[in-house]
Amino acid sequence: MPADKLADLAALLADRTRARFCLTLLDGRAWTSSELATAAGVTASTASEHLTRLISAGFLAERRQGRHRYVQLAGPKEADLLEHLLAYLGPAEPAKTLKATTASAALARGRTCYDHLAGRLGVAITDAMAARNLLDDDLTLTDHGLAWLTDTLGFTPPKTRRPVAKPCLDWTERRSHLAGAAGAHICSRLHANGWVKPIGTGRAVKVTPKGEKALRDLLGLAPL
Amino acid sequence: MPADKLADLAALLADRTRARFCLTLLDGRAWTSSELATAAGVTASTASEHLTRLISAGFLAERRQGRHRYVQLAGPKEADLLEHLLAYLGPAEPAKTLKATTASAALARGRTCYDHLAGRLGVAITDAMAARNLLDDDLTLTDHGLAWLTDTLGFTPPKTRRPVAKPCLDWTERRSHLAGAAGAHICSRLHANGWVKPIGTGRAVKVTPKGEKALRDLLGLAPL
DNA sequence: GTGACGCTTCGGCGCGCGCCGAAGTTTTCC
DNA sequence: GGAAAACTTCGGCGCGCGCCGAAGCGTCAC
Repeated sequence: MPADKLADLAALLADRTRARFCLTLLDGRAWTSSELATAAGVTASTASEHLTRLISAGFLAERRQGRHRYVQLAGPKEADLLEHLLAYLGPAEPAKTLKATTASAALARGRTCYDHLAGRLGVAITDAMAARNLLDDDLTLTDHGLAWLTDTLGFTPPKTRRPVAKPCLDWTERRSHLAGAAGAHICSRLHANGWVKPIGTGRAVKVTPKGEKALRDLLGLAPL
Repeated sequence: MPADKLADLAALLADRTRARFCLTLLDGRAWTSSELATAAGVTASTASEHLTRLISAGFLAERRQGRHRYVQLAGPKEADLLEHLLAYLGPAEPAKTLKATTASAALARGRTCYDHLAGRLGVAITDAMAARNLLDDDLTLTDHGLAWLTDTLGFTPPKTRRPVAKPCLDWTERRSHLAGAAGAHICSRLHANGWVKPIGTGRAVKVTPKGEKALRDLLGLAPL
């Protein structure tokens, strides 16, 4: 019965603490059990039980290292699903404090989504690539685009089953942006080149002056 | 806190009975409370409580008519979300009985998804339209496509906020197909013209001989 | 070794959910 | 009017979940 599987899946996320864990992990990084516990405001024992449940359901992946239990989303599929659920909920309600306002504005401007770029920045890059015929109709990479990525950013397609390029829905922009191996590569290269930098400790990123120039040169992208 | 909203949303679907309700309603029709109760194998009182919960959360819409309480998905957004969750779960495990096998094969061949066509049929129509430049990159209707739809199928874009054309993810084909007002219109016209017919009582549909000819004439579509 | 640290396991508490049957309300049918 | 049908409300049952604190276990630092 598919309904039962659906209910089981939903039940995984139907708890405030587990939901917080998953949203926290949307930044694509691996967190330790205790970090997640403090972030969600529960004790270590509670967190441990939740993590075990999420992991044995295959939604999270763990990597034990010494006395630490590192945990992250099992893969892009899971990140995708979470983004879709957030997209259904719609843009977050207007923030009440000044601090929260600037924080959410920063998030909307640019952020990482699991392992690729999202927000206005992610959408702008995707649009610019599509305008230059680097991306196809359905956000697959064109031959031209593959060559471009290889030349400019040293991209080599992975041998794994992971799609090279695929759309991911943006919950602030309500638009598709580039995910998949290519999206992840772009994100990591832009970080490595110092073209984008994380703002604070969250998922928000900003484009550096150097990055603005590079993006203009490469893609004709105007500063956001 | 967005995590709390996420948890609340997930909790809506985190029950076998409510999940069955929602999947049943994916056919886009309105069902009465008691129909859903028998379909899910619970008593009327239980069904009533679940429906109240789903409705007050805004996930379902109700229309009271005499002594009946008709209920349906609140809108395309909800259908979309359900399809995404099903897509995450992946293709249903191989059926064990012959009857179930033919039933699921029929579903994969063609079915309604909320109010438009899905399965191989839905994807094939979408692809054929894209190949003829009736649809754009991101599955929006081209000017050419709008004219074509108006001429051949008597389509007029709605005045509502509903998108004329948008992609919907197919959980059997893992491909996008045409949803939105245009997708809904195509589905209803194909039914009205007798080009497709429901198989049994579920969401599966088949193309009639008349429909095969018409689809070949209109879109160059070979029989599936 | 000794202690601190990170995590897990266990027992226990309390709440809330899902279910039912019975009784009540509203509508329809005759 | 009376009876039947569709649905709702209520009381009650039982289970399971989420939480914690305490105890236990492996790992790291000194």
